[in-house]
Amino acid sequence: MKKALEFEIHDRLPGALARTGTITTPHGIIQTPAFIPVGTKATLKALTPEQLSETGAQAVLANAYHLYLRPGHDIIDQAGGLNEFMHWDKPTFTDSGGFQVMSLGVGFKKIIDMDGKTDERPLGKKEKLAWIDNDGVKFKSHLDGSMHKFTPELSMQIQHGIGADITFAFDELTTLHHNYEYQVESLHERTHPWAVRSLVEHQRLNEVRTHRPPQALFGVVQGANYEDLRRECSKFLGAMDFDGYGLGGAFTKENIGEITGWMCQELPENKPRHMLGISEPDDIFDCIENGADTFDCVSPARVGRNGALYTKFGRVNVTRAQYATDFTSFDADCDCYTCQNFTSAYLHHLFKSGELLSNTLATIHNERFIIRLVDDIRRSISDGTFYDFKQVFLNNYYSK
RNA sequence: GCUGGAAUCGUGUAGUGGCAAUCACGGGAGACUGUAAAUCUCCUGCCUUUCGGCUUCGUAGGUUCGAGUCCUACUUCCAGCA
Repeated sequence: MKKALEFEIHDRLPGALARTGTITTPHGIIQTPAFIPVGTKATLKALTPEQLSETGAQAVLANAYHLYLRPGHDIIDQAGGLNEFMHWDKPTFTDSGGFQVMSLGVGFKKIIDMDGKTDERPLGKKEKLAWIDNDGVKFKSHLDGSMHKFTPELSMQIQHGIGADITFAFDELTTLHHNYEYQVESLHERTHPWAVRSLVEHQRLNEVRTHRPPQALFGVVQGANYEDLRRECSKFLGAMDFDGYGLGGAFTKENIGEITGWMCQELPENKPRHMLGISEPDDIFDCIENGADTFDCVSPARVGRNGALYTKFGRVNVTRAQYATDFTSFDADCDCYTCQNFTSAYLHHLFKSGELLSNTLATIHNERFIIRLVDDIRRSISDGTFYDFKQVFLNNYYSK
């Protein structure tokens, strides 16, 4: 059978786990390290595929849970698959719906705990919508309240119906607020067995669905911030026939790089590793240095829609009153469409007026900013300037 | 000119005799990491670091233990009629 994915390593960072490489999929290649924007519902909110492509995006990641509920994976299948459906000709990923086990169930605010405090504030959600057992997860649809059950098998069937190049095993994303005993139970009774079941079903579907290009499956490593669990999970999944690995779950921000290292030391070197849901610049540097190849995150798009734009001196809210009469480019150094053609005062006005273009322009800038950052990191690994670049960038970014 | 109605925070409003300031908008600030998010949180009369203190319901009087609320006059605005 034709390979679903090939991964080639080019350059390495001496004394660290960072590497550059190329992921080859049926819909094209991804130069790694790379940032993959998230288009949950088969669209990156506020952007056309052409606009997204102009930001330098090499791929896009959609979500099985959302597309299962609406429009339904069968409809995307009928449409010819995700690429055809959303008019995107580059590589695609789908998340398994595992994130929703957490976000609809526990719903704690912080997947990454900034300071280790046990802040158990729910995310403004009144009602628990997901219940876990060892077979799968029952969901109450956030759209209409109807009950659904996700299993590893169904998640793979959905992801094959959607037809992304790279899919993820169905996992349980625990939070840092779960205790060690729960983390062990989650790993042994759910994430590990679910990985096995996901892989079996995935391989079956790849053989049955010969009319479509073969899809790749990444196992997802969990274990929160426990070294023994991270290493154990990495070894367990690393021994299996996955095409790559998702680095998932909860991290303590201060040692996210160290945790990434625990996993990447155990995972097979010749397979790509995707860091799930991370895009803060310091986290990206730490994770790449410790072996992560690709990233996805909603943050650039979401914070952009909410008026926060990235600059090399940190994230700032363009809704601030000071920008009302700032007739300069928001970031003169930025090569994005927004910064090349509009002033801060105009962006400020669009947000204050609630104009839809605010979302588009802010999203373009933020996606471009993070994509360019990771592209620059990739070049810095190749030409040996990684540590200099990291120091200069982070000193500026966190100087305020 | 006559008749009726109205006047409360920057704006529109709630408050019909018992500690004025509800809600919305506007304004200010912040948050956002595998998207229940074009969302959410806080502040928004004055003074005070805090605790707390003080001021205000168009103007001037009156009734009342007590008035944004009832009465009188005035001012302004709105509607209708001339």
